[in-house]
Amino acid sequence: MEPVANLTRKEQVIRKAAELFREKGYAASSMRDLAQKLGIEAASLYSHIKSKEEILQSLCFDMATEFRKSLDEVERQKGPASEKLRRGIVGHIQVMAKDLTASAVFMNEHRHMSQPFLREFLLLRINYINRFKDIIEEGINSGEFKDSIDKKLAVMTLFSSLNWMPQWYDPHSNIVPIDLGQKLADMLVNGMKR
Amino acid sequence: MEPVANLTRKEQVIRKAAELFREKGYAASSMRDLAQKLGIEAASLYSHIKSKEEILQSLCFDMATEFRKSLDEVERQKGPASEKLRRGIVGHIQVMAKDLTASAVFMNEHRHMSQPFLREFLLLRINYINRFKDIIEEGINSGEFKDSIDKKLAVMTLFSSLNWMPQWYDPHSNIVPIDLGQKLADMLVNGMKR
DNA sequence: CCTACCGATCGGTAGG
DNA sequence: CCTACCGATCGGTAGG
Repeated sequence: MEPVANLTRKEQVIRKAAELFREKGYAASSMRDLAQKLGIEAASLYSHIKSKEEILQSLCFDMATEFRKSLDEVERQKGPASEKLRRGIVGHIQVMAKDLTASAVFMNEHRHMSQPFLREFLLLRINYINRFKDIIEEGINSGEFKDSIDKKLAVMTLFSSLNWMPQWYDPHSNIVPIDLGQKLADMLVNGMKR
Repeated sequence: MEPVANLTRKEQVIRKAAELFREKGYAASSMRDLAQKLGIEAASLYSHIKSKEEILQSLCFDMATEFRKSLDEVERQKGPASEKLRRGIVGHIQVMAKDLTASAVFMNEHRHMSQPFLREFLLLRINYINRFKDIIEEGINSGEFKDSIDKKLAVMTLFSSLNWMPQWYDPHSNIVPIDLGQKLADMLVNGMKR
C-alpha cells in the first residue's frame, strides 16, 4: 500500500528541510538542525536520504519540472502573445503558490548544488526564460507589443517580480494566488502593450 | 596622511569579502577563503576586522545609508508623484550600479546578521519601502495613478525588479545604469498611470 | 602579519 | 532509528 494523501518519511524529511533551508539558508542549515525538527538523531537522516545535497537537488529539480509543465500547457493553447504571456505568468505564480517554501529554496539556494547538477539546473532555467522571451518576441512581431521594448530587460523584470513573490506573499492574505497572478500580469503585460 | 583614491587595508578586506560573499554566500564563505584571496593567513584578518559578521554589517549598513541618501535627495525636489517615483527608481539603480557586489550582498545575505543588527536593518528597509509607498499613494490621491492599483503589490513588484538587477545586469553591457534606470522606470511607472 | 593552536561544529559512516 | 565515532573545517585567540 502506498501513501496517498500522506507523505513518506523521505518526503517528510525533504519538506522539513525545505522549511529549514528557507529560514536559514542551505549552507547555514545543519543536518543536526534538521534532525531536531524531525525529532530524530542526525545519523538517522541517512536511512532516508543519501546526502544533504540530495535534498536540495530534489527540491530544485522538482520545482523546475513543475514550472516546465505549466509552460508546456500554456504553449499548447492558441491565442495572441499577450494572452499567452498572461497565462504563463499566472501559471508560474500558481506553481509557486502550491509550495512557497520549495519555491523560495529553488530561487535562493540552487547555487549551492555541485556540478554537474548546477549546470543542468541552470540550463533548464535558461530554457524556461527563453521560452518566455520567445512569447514576448512573438508579441512584438505581431504588433501587440511596442517594438521599442528591450526584450532582455522585459523578461528580467518579469522574472524578478515573479521570483521575489515567495519572499513577501502571505498565503493567509485575502488575495488568492490566481488573483495575484492576474494582477501581476496586468501590471507587467500592460506596460509592454502598444 | 589618509588614503584618497586608495583603499585602506580594512577596506580592501571588506571589498574582497563582498566578492566572496556574493559568489558563495555568507555562510559558505570561510575566513580562510577570504585570507587566501588577500594572500595572507586567516588569523591575520583579525588585525583589520573584529569578526566575520562585522564585515557583513558594514556592507549592509553602508548600502542602506546610500539608498536613504538617494531618496532624501528625491524627496527634497518638487514635482508630480510620477516624476518623484521615476527619480527614486533611477536613484536606486544608480546606487546599486556604483557597487553591484555590495548590492548583491545587501540583498541576499543580510539575513545572516545577528540581533540586534538584523532588526535595525529590517527597520531601515521597511522605512525606505514605505517612503516609496507614500509616493505611490500621493500619485493615486492626485489622480496621476489609477486608484485601482494595489499599493502593496505595486511597491513589492517595484522592489523585486530593482533588487534582482545586480544578479543579471552586466556592467560591461552597452546600456549604462542611468539609461537602465530610465527604462525600468518607464516600464514600471507607466503601468500605474491612468 | 605570522605560527601555533583552541573548542565547537560540520557531513557522514559503521554497525547494530 | 540509535550509539558511537571519524576526519575536516569552522571562527577566532594568544603571543609575538
